[in-house]
Amino acid sequence: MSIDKLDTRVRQEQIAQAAMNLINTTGMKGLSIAKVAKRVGIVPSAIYRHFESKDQMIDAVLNLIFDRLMDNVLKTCMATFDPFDRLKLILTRHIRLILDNHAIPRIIFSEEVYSGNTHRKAKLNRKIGRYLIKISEIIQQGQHENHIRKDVDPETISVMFLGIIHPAAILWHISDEAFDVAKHAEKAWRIFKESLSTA
Amino acid sequence: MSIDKLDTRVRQEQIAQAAMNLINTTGMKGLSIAKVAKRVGIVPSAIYRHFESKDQMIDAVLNLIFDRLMDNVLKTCMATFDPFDRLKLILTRHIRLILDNHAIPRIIFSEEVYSGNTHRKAKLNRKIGRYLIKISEIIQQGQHENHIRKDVDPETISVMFLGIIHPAAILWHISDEAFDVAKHAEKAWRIFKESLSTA
DNA sequence: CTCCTATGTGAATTATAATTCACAATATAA
DNA sequence: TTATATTGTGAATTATAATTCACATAGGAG
Repeated sequence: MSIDKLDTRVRQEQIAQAAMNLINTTGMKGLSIAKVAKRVGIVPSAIYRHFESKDQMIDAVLNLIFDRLMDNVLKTCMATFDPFDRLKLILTRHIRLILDNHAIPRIIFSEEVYSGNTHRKAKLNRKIGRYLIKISEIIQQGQHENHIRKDVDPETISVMFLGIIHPAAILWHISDEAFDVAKHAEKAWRIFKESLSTA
Repeated sequence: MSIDKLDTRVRQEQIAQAAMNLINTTGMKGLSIAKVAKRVGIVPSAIYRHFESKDQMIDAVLNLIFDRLMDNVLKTCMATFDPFDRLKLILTRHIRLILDNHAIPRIIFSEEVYSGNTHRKAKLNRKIGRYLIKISEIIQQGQHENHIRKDVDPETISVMFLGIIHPAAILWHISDEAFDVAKHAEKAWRIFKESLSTA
């Protein structure tokens, strides 16, 4: 069997994807260079041809995740225009994304990702901030168009929106997938929407 | 200086407390037997006189946390009786507890605590479940007394209640304490309460 | 007071993983 | 076709922390 030599761009993607999959199944704790390498089909030391360190590999995983999250938001905003439709669709898509990738909320919100790494923490903060701003904008738009009450703070709502998804994802994971995220999201959404609607 | 020899009960508490404080400042990643020992004023190997392993030490920290959380809930239920007053007070107390102990949400909800430890994961699941049930009960009582709408599912609400606290705590931490948790809780609470109140 | 047990000490020992390095094989540009 | 840079390999090397162990000492039971 001949040794495959692939472009570093390709490998970087393969590695980031493999790392994410590994985190999905074994968690951050189970993430080792050796296992990632095995999944990609190369030898551990070869990882270092494509990433300077394990840390930079993790950065790549974070980028992967945020790209998808933002993609969900942007695509949704292309597809629908009513603010409630948008939020609902984002919610649904996020749930699906998370069900396929257990790890996402745990990676993003788990301190092991950034503890002792000021730079990454700041980066993560910026990315989450950007995400929340997007959600806020949708809400502001809704207020502008008189679909959403004007006496609520868009930023607060955007964090509460996160509060529909994240705790549910955590419970789902910790309960060994017994907690029904989709059903919860459905019920919570109803209440959430109603509480924002203009009388 | 003479060597202090303390009862293992006392040491276990000291160690659990020291571990928790350490996690507050340096995160799970920074939690080492050596550092804990130093804080307690003993030598690393001495830890093993009081805990079989690092894992069991972490278990003790978890117990510490849940004891306090439950304590908040129970004390609140002793002090107030109106369901909204109860929830509001629990919210306030949790926020205060979390501000004093950054680590709490990150410990409870961080996979590093339970990944690869089925037993602890199950235990954590039970404890969180018990907590949510308590919150649910308060809501059911409110429904019974006609303060809270009856067309909402108490379990859903209890998870949404978590959704007020947890994302805020995470944002506070990741933003290097720039995010104003207390203010968010205040605003979110207003919306939350209103959405549950009987018309 | 004296023994005995519980606790503490410091120096190994282990375990796990990241990282480095010298060497090999492949692709590609000329 | 053939240099040359890039990518891959496998065997060290390092780093970090948990854990063990033989020995020391305080403090209560008798």
